[in-house]
Amino acid sequence: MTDNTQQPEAGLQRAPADLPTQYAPAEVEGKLYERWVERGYFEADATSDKPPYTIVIPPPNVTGALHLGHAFQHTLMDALTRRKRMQGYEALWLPGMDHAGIATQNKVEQQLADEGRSRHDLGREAFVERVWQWKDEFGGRILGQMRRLGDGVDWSRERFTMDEGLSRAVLTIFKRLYDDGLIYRAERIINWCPRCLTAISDIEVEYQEDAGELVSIAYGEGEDRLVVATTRAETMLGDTAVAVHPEDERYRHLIGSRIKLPLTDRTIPVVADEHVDPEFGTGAVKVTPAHDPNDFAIGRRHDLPSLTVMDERGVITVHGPFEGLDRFEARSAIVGALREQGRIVAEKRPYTHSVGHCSRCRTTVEPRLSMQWWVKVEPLAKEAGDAVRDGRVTIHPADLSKRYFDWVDNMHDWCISRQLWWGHRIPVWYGPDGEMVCVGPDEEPPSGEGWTQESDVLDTWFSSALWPFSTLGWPEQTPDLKKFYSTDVLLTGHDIIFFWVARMMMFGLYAMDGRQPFHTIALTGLVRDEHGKKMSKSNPNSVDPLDWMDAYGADAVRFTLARGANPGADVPIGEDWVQASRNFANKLWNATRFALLNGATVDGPLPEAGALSASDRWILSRLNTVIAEVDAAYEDYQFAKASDLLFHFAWDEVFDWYVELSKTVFAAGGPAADASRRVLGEVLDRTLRLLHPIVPFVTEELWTTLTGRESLVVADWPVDTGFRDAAAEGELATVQKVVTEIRRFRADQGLQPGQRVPARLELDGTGLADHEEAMRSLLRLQPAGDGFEASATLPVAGAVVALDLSGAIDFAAERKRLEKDLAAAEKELKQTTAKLGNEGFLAKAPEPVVEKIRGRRDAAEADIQRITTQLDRLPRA
RNA sequence: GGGUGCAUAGCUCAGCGGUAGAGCGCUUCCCUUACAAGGAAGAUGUCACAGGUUCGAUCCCUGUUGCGCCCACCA
Repeated sequence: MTDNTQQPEAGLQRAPADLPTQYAPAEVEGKLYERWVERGYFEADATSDKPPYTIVIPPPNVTGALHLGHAFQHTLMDALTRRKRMQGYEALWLPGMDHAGIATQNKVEQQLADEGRSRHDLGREAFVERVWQWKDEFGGRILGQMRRLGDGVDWSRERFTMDEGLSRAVLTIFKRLYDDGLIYRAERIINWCPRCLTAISDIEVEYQEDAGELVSIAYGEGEDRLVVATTRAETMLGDTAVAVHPEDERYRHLIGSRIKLPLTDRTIPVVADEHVDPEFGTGAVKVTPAHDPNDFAIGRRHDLPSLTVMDERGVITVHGPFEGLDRFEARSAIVGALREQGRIVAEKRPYTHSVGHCSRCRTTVEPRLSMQWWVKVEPLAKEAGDAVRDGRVTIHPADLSKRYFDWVDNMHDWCISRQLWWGHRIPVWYGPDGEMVCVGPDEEPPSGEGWTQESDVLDTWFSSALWPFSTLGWPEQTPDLKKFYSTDVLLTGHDIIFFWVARMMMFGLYAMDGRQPFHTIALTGLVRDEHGKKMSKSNPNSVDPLDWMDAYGADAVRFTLARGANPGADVPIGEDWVQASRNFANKLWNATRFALLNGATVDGPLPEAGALSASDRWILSRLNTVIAEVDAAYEDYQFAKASDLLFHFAWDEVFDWYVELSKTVFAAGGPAADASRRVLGEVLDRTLRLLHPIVPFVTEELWTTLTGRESLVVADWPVDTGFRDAAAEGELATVQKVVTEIRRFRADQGLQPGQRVPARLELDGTGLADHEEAMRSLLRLQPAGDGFEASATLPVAGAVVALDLSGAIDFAAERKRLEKDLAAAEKELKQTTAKLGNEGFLAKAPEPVVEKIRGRRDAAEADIQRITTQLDRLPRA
């Protein structure tokens, strides 16, 4: 539905007097959102003839609450879809949530722990059941908060990564990848979280500089003695070699020999490996293939055994004095024991180095040799890179594409198995004789004795990677999939390019036969506090957007976020800024109130240009310019620019000038007033439409009241009619200049703003005659009566304003100010004249620039003339 | 270690080869019949530093300094 078919509804329009002088968001937001949903405005129609416009929401964790980062991205996605809907697209913004494997399992395990139980007490099936219960009871709090924010999502299409359809998509693609040889099982060093008790992928590891201790330990005896350095002494129990660089003269004689490993009864070989940097430390490296990825690689090259010395909780399992100690306890115990033996050759020294932590629980990650499932990414990543390289997918802002390429071009295989219970269980069955069968979605698992299913589940991001098409019904060829895939924009933070964006690209291109999951990747920055500090859940500076929405309204939060949304850049936000946005909403409110009180009209055609005053033509000309500029900003994802343009157009031009000028016109009445009423209605109507995608609530409330129509959500987006009137724009600029100049004079003279002053305006030849009444009103100038005696005469922009100030003013101050202005004007004249005398400039500068400089020179000349006249007329003190 | 970005008004940030901008904050005056969540007027910047290119540089190039971010298997 568009507003062409929208008729004023009886009873919807309120009497203007009903509008209070302040906007109360709480009273309208909830009501309006309910109405939008009830009327189905956000429900997309797969059978419509309109062109589709699709955005799938980055699914928030089912455990999550709305934080400012969500609020930010949701505001932008909402603005995009709302605008496209108004432009006549079949706009779909598809919502949903992610099952968030580790996070959710942790929540429920915590719950069980409070009851003194563990998941093992329940068993797998009951535990998973319990997680579903948890989801029903506590999950999805964020969905309500999204309504609060005004997210225009299609709730009828809400999805969950663990729901039936999406699970089927997961099984389908797993099977296909498996059959194509792109999923395999292998034993490797992985990142293990000893608290979550699962493998995690490389990007789920967050590195931070930790203070550690680098100890140097003497291995071997006598001639064979050799010193290695380590920060993880406990891993020496699993050493199966010492490696040195093959060219290193210091150790050449030892290569191939075996040396005694302290604290054990084992001897280990000395091997030569190019990987060792002879410059670093002692040039000799202990090799623990089971507990370090580098060492694992060295072990491979030299056929070394791997000795696992810890269990999954990081507890030492090697028989002997250290057995049963936690890895950190074992570290100090072992260093102590070595010291007693005199094997610590360099005392411990502080050493900060980069240590990996589990992104979910901050526990120090333990590299661990283990059997896991992997996606072979090479062919998939190649496609994902090419799709951007060949322009099928565009990244905004473009400079972030380098980061994308760096990743996809150097991607390691993806570890997709997790030792959890909550998630998509890997559909592979093991037979009694070591057989391995991958079971597709429509297949029965093998029956018979001894067949068991793989117990691991898939990484949460595996199902997230399918989101742009699994949510539309894939693998079925549904009408939704046909209509809405590929999606148009993926808008998300640049921090999950690797986690999510690249993987959606890989799986989307693979599953949809080369059709990209989205045309555009719009990357946003992160929300920060008012001083640019990162906001995160763990930081005390973190703000709950709900609090701000309660205090200032959802629109205020949205507008603030949109105004901060420079492409790819981080967004600082502080409460002051939300207040400023709230003030803007209130300003809109009162401007509309003014329009209603003065009978602004929105129906019927605009009067012909000939029937319009200069200010009418000026504001319409500006309106159309702004429409074009806002469109351009949107097309380039420049939300800050679009918001800022509208903010300043509405406030600085429409409200501060057009509305003020119109007061005089309305007071005079007649056809001119009727025309202005229509223009004011038009400008307000269009401005509210333009603002609606960003601040949907207040604009809806005002627009429906102003127009009596059903809803702005389904109204038409304004189109630039092409109307421009440079002459009117120039004329109004002059009016503003004169008014501002005289106001300045008044202020300088200490006149009260409301004080009426007798004045005579000489406007002959200025073209401003039509504006005399308006200027008098804006300047509080009374007509010059009998006995008028001009004590100040100010020529401004060709006009002359003579004021009778009864001699009660400080002309010395005015003289001083004018002399300052004169000096500035003379300097300007000198500069511009010099420039215009410069042959190089005249020869090389483009004509418009030269023209501009000439204009400046002429203006300076005129200013000098004016100021001189003004000075001459100024009475001597 | 490798990339990459930033340094502009008190704060947070736009701008980007041709007279320095916004919001907030600040100063003064004003409850002027839409709005004090408001109005009017005003102050505030060697656009980090040093060179270079150009008729002209906050903007382009080089270097320096200081921050930030991303990636990386430095024992």
